[in-house]
Amino acid sequence: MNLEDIAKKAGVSRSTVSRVINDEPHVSEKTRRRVLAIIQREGFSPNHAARALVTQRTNIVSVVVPQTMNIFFGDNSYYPMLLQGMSEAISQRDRAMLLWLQQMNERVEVFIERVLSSRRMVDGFIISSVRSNNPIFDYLINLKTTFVMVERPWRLDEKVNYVTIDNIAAGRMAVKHLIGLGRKRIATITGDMLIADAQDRLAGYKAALVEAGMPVNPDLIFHGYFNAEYGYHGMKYLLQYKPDALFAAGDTTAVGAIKAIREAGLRVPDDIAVIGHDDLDVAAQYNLTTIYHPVQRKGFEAASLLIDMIEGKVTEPRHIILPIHLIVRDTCGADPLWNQNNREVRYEPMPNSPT
Amino acid sequence: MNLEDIAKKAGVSRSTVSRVINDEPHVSEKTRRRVLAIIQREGFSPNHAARALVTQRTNIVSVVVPQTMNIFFGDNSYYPMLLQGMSEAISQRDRAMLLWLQQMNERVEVFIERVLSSRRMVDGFIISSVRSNNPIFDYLINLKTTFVMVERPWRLDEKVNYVTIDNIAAGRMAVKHLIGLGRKRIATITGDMLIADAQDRLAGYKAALVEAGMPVNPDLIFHGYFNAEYGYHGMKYLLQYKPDALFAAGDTTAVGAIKAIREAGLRVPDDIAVIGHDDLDVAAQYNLTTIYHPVQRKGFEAASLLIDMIEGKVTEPRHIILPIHLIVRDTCGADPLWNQNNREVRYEPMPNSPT
DNA sequence: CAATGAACTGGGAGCGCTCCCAATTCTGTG
DNA sequence: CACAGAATTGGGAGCGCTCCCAGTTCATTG
Repeated sequence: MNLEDIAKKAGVSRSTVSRVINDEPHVSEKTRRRVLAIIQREGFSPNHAARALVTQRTNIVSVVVPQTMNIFFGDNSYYPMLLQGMSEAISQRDRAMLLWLQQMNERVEVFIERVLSSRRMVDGFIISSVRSNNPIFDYLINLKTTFVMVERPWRLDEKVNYVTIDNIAAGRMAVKHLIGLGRKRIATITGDMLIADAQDRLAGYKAALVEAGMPVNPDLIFHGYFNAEYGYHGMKYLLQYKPDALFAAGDTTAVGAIKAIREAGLRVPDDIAVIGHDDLDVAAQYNLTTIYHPVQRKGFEAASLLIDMIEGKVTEPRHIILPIHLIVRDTCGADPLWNQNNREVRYEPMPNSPT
Repeated sequence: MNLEDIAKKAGVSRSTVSRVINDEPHVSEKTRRRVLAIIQREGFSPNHAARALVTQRTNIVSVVVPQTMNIFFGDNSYYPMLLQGMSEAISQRDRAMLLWLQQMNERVEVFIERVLSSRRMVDGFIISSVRSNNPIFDYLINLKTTFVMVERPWRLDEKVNYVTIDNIAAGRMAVKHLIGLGRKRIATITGDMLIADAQDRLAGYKAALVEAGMPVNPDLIFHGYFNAEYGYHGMKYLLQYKPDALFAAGDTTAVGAIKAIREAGLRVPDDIAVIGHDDLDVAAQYNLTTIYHPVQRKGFEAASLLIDMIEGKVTEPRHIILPIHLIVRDTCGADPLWNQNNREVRYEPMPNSPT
């Protein structure tokens, strides 16, 4: 079943049917209705490949996740939320989403090969969670593909489009809050240091300490990953240095850390205050004080930006930094009324934050 | 850049380049190497649309999730695991995955329209979590599309291909275990009763009671959804009927229920034993006794089956039922050595289970 | 060294659309 | 009622592949 068949049945030409399908002008109302009725009756749907061949547009967008989605131990809702946000924008703009997940034990090069070989079937890429040792970035630039990064790119290339939050400000905000609550020995468990977000959050942690005239003690910094396991082991390690507070670079990390704290017979927040990051589902569940990270919106904005670029609505490189804020719950020891009283204290960009 | 360009550079014809790209015979080793080198050098990748147009194959598979991925309150790793499994099979078979997520507040009809309008760009569909009031099923059959369902279809149509577990056996296994531990008033909180899995697990619950000569008390059955919120409220409601055990149709449901039990000043498992279902990440975290549900493998098998059908390797309808088993942890009150001693007690199909 | 068959190579046709331009029909006006 | 100009309609060309068949080259043998 093709345009010609429909045309024959409607007693018009291929071209007219094409105009009707694409909602173009220059078709009389009468003809349009007749053709539409036949398309409906026959359940006709135009051949995507043929259309893509001539328009050089596929209306498909690739989403690349160079991690297995469940790589993180425990309840990590980050990727589902990100995907949901992207999916929302993509469906609003009437497109489809191709999803590429790195496989367990799949070498990065193999994964990239897989992803890039699909470049002729999509109009652009959204790339998330790129670790610094991942060469996909250079390939995409060399091939002159249209793409948007979620999280800031490793190499700060002004020409690259990305959507992120100000992770430096986030780390700073968390630690400033702990300092304000009188904590003196503030530790941190970082995320994967090959991911820019983790680097920036650590930078924010240090910045807050320096600003408050407090020492940056390497003993209190544990390089981990965004998961509960590393939170648990990281905290076990850190306990020897007697911290009275912890900034965990992820909520699941915080959950793991709290488990270690309790196992050591200490209380949260009395003995050790804890602040997480991201406000994943798990944060509300554990009543975790955390930095709100608009993950879903980040996905939405990234997809919207990519489609704007594809449609030529955006040509200049864009760097979108979404606002964050602190959510005070039970684990930092602050007055629970804090949230209400600090509605206006939200996002303050760092002077030297990426833009 | 197209085949013709490569051909010119290599001093051969379009056809020869095509043969090389598709790894076909009838090309001399010398020519093959030369062409390959040029393809490599130029970074050429064949036009997907043109190829799809002539072969009538896109090598893309649609995955349809008629739920928002994060619709469930809390930490539900079901969909990420399912996707990971599908993705594994799809990438092994050298294909791409188109993901369709229903949007918040998107009407089912609109979603279906969106999904079906993509049917000309994919070779087949994998459909998951279809609720009984979802008409997508009929549309797919009428359009004679190739598709596989994850979870058994609502209308038991022998011709439909699906991959699932034996949910009746699962419910029965859980409840039998509780009965064996001497529990007398076993309650259940069901999943979404518009989903076949939830229906079947309830049927299994009832079957186990009947087999043991115990009454099926409607007061002890709470119709919920697969999430912690309904687990919590469901349990609060059930407490008035003094149950001494609970079979929750999902792990998150169990987690919510446990919260309600503890808030009522009761202990798990001493006062109320709890068994969940699925063995999601959250189950291990909470040391939940549960029924192991091979979610990732289910995704893998579904995708493999679909691709087999597309390739014509499978023509007869297949109904794949994956094995389940009980995982004893802390919430049912059984001897923790149970797992070791019962290695062989695994999956026992119900005589009247769907096949 | 010519004949023969196998191995390799080339190019036309066609997949089902969109785009463009030419042809046709319709409308309103002198 | 003829005619200009606008609105509508039709059909050829071409997007970049694969498939098929015909033509060419090559090695082998009598």
